[in-house]
Amino acid sequence: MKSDELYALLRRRGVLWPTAEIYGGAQGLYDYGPLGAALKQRLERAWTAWFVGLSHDFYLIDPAELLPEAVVRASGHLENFTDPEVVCDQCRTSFRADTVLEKVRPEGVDGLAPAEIGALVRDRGVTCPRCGSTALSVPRPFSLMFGVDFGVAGTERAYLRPETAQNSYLAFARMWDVGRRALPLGVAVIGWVYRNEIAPRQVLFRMRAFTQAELQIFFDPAGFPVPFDRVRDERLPVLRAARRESGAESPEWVSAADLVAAGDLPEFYVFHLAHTYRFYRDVLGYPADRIRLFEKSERERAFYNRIQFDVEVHLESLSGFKELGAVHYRGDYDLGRHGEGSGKDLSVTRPDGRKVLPHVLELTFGVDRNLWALADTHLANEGERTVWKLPAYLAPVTVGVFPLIPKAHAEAALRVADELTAAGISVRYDDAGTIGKRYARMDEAGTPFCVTVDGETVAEGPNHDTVTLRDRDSRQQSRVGRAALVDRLRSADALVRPARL
RNA sequence: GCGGGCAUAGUGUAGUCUGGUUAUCACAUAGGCUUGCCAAGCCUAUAACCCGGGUUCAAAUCCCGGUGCCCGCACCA
Repeated sequence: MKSDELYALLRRRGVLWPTAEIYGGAQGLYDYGPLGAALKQRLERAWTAWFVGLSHDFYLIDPAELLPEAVVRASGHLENFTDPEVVCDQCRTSFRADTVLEKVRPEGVDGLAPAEIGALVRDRGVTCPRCGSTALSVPRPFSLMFGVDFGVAGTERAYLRPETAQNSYLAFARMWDVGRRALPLGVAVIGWVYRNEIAPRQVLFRMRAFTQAELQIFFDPAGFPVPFDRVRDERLPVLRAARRESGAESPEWVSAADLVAAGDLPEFYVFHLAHTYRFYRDVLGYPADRIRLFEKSERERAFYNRIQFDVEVHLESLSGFKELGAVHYRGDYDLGRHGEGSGKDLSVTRPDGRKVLPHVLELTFGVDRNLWALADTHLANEGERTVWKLPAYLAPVTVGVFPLIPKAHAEAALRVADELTAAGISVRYDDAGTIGKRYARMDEAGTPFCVTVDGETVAEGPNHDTVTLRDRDSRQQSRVGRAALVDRLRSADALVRPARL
């Protein structure tokens, strides 16, 4: 489906829509409706089970979204996550450096250091575009972070977090004790992050407010033991940086064992890469031939990342492979920076007496992007029918309950709906229109099962208290006793969980 | 941020060039009749010219500004 068509369907069904839509929307901001909110919650639940569930020493925390300025200074965001900005001291208006300089330097300021831009502003007699003054400041970085006044005096600054990872690093010292001094130690955060993107695009793919799920695993650089046998023979669709240089775009299938044998990727990294790949293929159900593990070259990745593979999935709506998550080996950069910034030594003492600054393996997951990708890859037009073939444990609604003839069966059907709801199952009752339309609505919303109450349910006889249970993908119906429904639906709702490390 | 394109009911659209009736049609939605296990039929109803300004006797239509979306470039720590 094309992007426009998919977005229209998602809006119509109440999955998501632009924030402040009645005011014309706000660039890069979207709200989730009932189906979207439920799907997002269940996606997060599946992610948590798969990644945080990997070890008894992995924990999910829920930290604040505002970070004090000192944090983003230490992390490097204040300095690097920026565009250059020039302020006029006369009229206090700020401008982008390339705007002020466009007369003397029409080619723009990309690649120039702030000091070089400052020299241009000073030496070429550049004036303020608004008031004509020459009292222009040296260029300061314009933050792509949202800064806010903090405290009543208004003199302190805080920032909406641009990534959740920083919260995990900040929590490390506390979690070291809470987690009873175990390494590897995992600290996961799921939550909103905020970036003042220059050009939000492609709906859920570049937003100004979005949700990340990130697991930071702190480990002893002297050794990160993993049960490598579990993934040894898993063949992974990798696109290595070296191969890409010779023009390759499609992945080659390489076993985890062979990846390690190549020499430059440690076992612990490949293990987690394989575990991540299995999540996309087996839990989220992306077709294996649409997934690729895209290695970023030294030039492409952030300087502190020692190894980086992006998980990409080919999306028809955006006509290409799109990054949905990544596995970063960040070394000791983060704890080192926050150790310096805070003045607290974040190194820890191991049982054998060694003092080590833990390294970080970061597993990131773009919740919104995956929600879109699940719509792109699992939503199919089959003739007249549109079916969202979500795995049952991700579907926003697990079961639709209908009376075959509303006038005759509504009471009994409502009773079934209430029973299932009370059992903790996500239920949607519908008695509007023909039975075919009700099935169709549920198909489009991804609901895996429909229960219909009919004459046999309410009449005395062999089928008393039985209902029809209809399967979304096959459209097959079977007669099921009312009492057995809860178990049937609960088992479909069960999550795929990994073996512990 | 730059360049190009687009904007009419919930969705898809006709009308815009060449200003002039009550803004077209389909689907969807709601109610009714009928039917009773896969989007059937009939009747009825709700529902739109992105926002602001200008030109004109008259603007969905022409002009200006804004906003949003799409495509490329740049950006994506």
